[in-house]
Amino acid sequence: MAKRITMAELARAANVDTSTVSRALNDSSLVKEETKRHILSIASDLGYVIHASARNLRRQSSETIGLVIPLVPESGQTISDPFFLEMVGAVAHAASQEGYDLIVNVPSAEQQDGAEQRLLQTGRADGLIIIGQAGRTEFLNKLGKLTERVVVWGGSVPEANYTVVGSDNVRGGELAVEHLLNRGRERVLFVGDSALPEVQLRYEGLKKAHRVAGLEHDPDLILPEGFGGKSTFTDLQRVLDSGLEFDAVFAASDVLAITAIHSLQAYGKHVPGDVSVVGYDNIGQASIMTPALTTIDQHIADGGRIMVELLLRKLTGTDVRSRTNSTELVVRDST
Amino acid sequence: MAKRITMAELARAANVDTSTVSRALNDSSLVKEETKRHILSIASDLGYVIHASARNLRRQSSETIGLVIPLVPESGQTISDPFFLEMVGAVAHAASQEGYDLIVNVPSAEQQDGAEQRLLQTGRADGLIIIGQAGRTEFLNKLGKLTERVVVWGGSVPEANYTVVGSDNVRGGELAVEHLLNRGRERVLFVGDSALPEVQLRYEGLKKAHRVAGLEHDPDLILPEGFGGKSTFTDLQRVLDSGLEFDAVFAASDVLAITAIHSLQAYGKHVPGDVSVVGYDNIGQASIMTPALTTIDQHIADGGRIMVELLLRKLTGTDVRSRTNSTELVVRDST
DNA sequence: GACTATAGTGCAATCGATTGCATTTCGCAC
DNA sequence: GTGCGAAATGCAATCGATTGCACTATAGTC
Repeated sequence: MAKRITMAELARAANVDTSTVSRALNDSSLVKEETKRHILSIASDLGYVIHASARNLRRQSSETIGLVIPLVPESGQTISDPFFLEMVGAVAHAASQEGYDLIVNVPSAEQQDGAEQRLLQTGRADGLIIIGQAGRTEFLNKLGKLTERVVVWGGSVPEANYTVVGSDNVRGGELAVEHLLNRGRERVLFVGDSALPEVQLRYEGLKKAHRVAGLEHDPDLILPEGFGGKSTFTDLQRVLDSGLEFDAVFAASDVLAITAIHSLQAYGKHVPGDVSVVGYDNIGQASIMTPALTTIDQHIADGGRIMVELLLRKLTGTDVRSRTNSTELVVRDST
Repeated sequence: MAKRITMAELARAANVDTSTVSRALNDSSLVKEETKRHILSIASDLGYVIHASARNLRRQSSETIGLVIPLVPESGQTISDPFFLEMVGAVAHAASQEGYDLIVNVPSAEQQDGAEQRLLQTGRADGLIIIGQAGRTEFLNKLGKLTERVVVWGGSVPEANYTVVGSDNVRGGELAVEHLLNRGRERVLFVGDSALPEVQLRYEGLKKAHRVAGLEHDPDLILPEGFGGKSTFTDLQRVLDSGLEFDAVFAASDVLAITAIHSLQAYGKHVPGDVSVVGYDNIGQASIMTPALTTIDQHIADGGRIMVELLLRKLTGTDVRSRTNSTELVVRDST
């Protein structure tokens, strides 16, 4: 890159002091308009670009948001899960709209709890967005006590003392299952790992929908699967082999739902003829598959934008409350 | 976050000079082992974390890789295209393995060419990985002339003077179409926008496969679609309405292929009975849909890792050549 | 014309860590 | 006990930008 021009050189070229240059570049009212124009024009001639580290050091800020995606390998999650990736995309987009850079961190298991602190304390990021609270509620609470500069995506746990953004998981689950029951389905197989708070809440929704309909959910109808592990396919085959009866599937994520459909079809079951399937997330692929997937839209793009907005507001010191986004049932061909 | 401890405070607590602390933290051989241990223990007691900007300023480096994803909105690309997202995931993973941070930038159209320079010149990133060269070959050449610290993902254009990593697009296209022809298919509809270099090369592969088989590809059998825009569905319906005959589809991306299958099925065509479909990318969803998608695997995860490796090698001044990854035909149920 | 606000600029300290060079400490030989 | 080289440590300059304060023009007032 050509060679970096320093502010001192620019100042010399413009025949002023660096302090004036600095003020001019920051559009301070202390500098005469004419001087400003002069400096700006020379700056662009010389291709001057400010040195981020220097400014950040002095300003004690970084204009950067840290995005942390702590995976839970045991649950079969990988960074390539479309849900996470769409979330990354959404946050990246929103951050760049706001003029912030985004630093993405996918801590490995052993780093886990250290990664967040590192990003903040090293001054690399002004604030943090953490995707998912899987099994770390306690840590997140501790973190929440230490700093205000964090927003977490996930299910709203009552004891959380940090800012959470997430979809209304209970309502989402209820919508999904209500829909299934309305279609005359009676035995709904729940696919998902209740160890994850979000999933737990979605299951609550399932039970609620049953209660409202005057039914009770058979606890045998639970297949505890992570977030789309490859084992899901075979596990479901096993369930089918076992002869367990069910006429609907409510999966805690679209990836799980897609895998389930695949598995059902491979077994000769027709979707939605024999079994209706509802997913959760509304990832991009849900609409372009066959059968198109009925699912709960949790508005990922909005979620990303909202997290960025809330975080920036927190950074200015504003008090901010957790937020639950509404969910929406999207009916397609799988039910 | 508690409060940031500065190195000077740590030095005072340990009863040494900051220079000794600095050397101790960097494990310099100049410091006595005992002193090192002493300092490290106090550092961890106090929760000392180095201030990144300060170090970067002094060291003139940032231990950060910039990932730029310039979208081409006209082609219907969005950040949520699974291919990009999987690439982000792969690069994020590889970078963090190497101890580098990753700063993700999705420049909007008007920023475009400026974004790269900004990341490098501001010192935010030590090097850049750019995904896709769509329509910017000229700019990339200019950039390549200015700096060595860039690696681009895309098709290898002969006139490129920058380091490119990508799959062997011609060979990939050839493999895909050879497979179709081997299965007795004769009229292959190509879906993809040849304005993009990668797509152009994949089409070359298609023609090559025809040539080898002693055939010629009917130029009417081209449906120029971007990277999975929603219009693809309806455009394909229109083609079907028009009565144009074809018994196979080779799509330039999996998303296009998935959409095509969806569209065909909606039209009452059976895949692969009436029409065989081959995609390109082998994104995660390809294997868990019905019918599972036959596609060209371009090993996204490897690609990401290789780009990071090459970039880091370039940063150390090593000379590095462009790299073409092998592609592989993955046969599934759609053919 | 002297005098005081006020608008513009410059000076110099500062942010926190690194590093070349100077200095101290220590072990060992004589 | 003195001397000497090597091993440890400290001193102070430095990276590039920002900012409180001091200073100098300039305008306006009497």
